[in-house]
Amino acid sequence: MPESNPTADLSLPTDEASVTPAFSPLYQQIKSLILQSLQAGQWKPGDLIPSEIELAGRYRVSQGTVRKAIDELASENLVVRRQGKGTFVATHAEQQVQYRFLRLMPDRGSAASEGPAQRSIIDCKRQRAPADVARTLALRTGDPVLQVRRVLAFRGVPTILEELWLPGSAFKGLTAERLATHEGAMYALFETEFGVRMVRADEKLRAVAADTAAAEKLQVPAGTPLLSVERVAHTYQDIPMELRRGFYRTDSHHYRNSLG
Amino acid sequence: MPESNPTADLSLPTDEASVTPAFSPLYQQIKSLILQSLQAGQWKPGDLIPSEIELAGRYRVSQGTVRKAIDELASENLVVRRQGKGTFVATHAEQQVQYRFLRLMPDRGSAASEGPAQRSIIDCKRQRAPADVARTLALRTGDPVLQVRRVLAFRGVPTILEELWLPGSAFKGLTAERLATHEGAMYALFETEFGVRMVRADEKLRAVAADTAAAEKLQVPAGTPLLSVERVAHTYQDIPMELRRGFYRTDSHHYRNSLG
DNA sequence: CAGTGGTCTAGACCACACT
DNA sequence: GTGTGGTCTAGACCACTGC
Repeated sequence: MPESNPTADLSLPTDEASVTPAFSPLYQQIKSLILQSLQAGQWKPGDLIPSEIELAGRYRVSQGTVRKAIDELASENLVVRRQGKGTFVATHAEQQVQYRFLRLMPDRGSAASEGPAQRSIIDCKRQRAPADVARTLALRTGDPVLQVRRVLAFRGVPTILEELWLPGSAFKGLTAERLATHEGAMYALFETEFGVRMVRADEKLRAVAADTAAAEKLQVPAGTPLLSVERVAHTYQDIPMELRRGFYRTDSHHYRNSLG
Repeated sequence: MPESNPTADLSLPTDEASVTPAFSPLYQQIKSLILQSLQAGQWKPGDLIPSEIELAGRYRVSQGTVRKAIDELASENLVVRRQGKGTFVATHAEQQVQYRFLRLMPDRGSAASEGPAQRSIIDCKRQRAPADVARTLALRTGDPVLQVRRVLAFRGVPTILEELWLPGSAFKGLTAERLATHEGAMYALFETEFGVRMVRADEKLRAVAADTAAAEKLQVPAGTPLLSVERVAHTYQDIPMELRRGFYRTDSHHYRNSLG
């Protein structure tokens, strides 16, 4: 929009009494528009989105402005650029990002060399949300939620015991059967079957002692130190969609983190 | 270099037999040049670096190319942009990034509300590097290293016990005295006194049981689960300059991580 | 006011993928 | 070749800082 006011906000009119000017650069507005299309499911994970030139024409801005908007989306891992091909909606269903949110690595060798995890579902139940779960998932206590418990093993050694809580409304029809028959990562299933794409997650880590139940599932003595990982995963708009509480054995694995 | 070949590499001539074309875009070359000035200490932490226009003239490229180079440096936290003022070399000596690499948070309240940590040095000795330390610091076994051990307490509760290993050559004259008298974060001291700026760090986390020595220092029963954090911090060029092994109490704190 | 980084545009050419 | 993203340029104007 070269002729019109380039700082015009495409969103709601600014409240005069507001202390924040609510100004946002054009490329941020374009980014929001693209984000809305992603949220609305207009372009699904794995899809090719329109080219930069196409979007520039559609939004009546220059290609450079669209580029900057897409640059940010790419840096947030929401889209993936491929030179010569186009820009694609990011997905968990790709081999190289199979366990994008799992930071546990074998002490020796790579995650790849270890091969895929053996998954076994303990149970998958519909429940009413306890107060703490409801709070972190932005639900009300007693709302329907899905609880999944499972164990992941590497090279036959049970290593991760985890419990997932999902909002019942978004995951109707999710059963232990479907989880068991599905090949590949859970987040890929959420995408293809329920249209829920996890975009960002926050984790809280602690060291705890294994209680008897956990010790049995992980085949370690009770009291063994375990890494407790509480994860809240969010979809677009930072809406919390999963609470995951895990216990990791760290006798032959470690949690890897990189600080920039 | 608009008139010359814009893809010409400013670095060494390409080996004809090389399989990698060793092509790098102009802005990457500019980025390398700026990086070299940072490494050489030509611009020190906190310094204002030359303006984009100045650098563009110096390197004979457009401002946009310099901008893209600086954009990357800024996204890697090597440099900080301030509109209207200029671009500054990033530093650990700022209040808001006092503990940039410390991810331990109190369960309730914020790190700020808890106030500064109480630091107490256990000892600070010159040693010969054990094999494992030498390996991670890219030294030879037996090379001189500095070993520092200390405890950090929050609100009077000892919470972190850690042991640091530093290459002796880069930290001549570092004593328990200087550590004790220095206000503020250790990495700030490294910058101002030794010209060593930590840029990136990798951590490996595990849950372990407190041994008697650790238990005593942290005032917990032996066998208490502790979060073991092994950190390797790097300067420019990804040169490893510090090995830090910590044990964190996680009874009223947790390690926070964000997965994008 | 001048100088800085921040945004936006328009057009050129390059590298890559597919047909 | 055509179309895509990737790089580079040149110039305009905006927003912020400090004189």
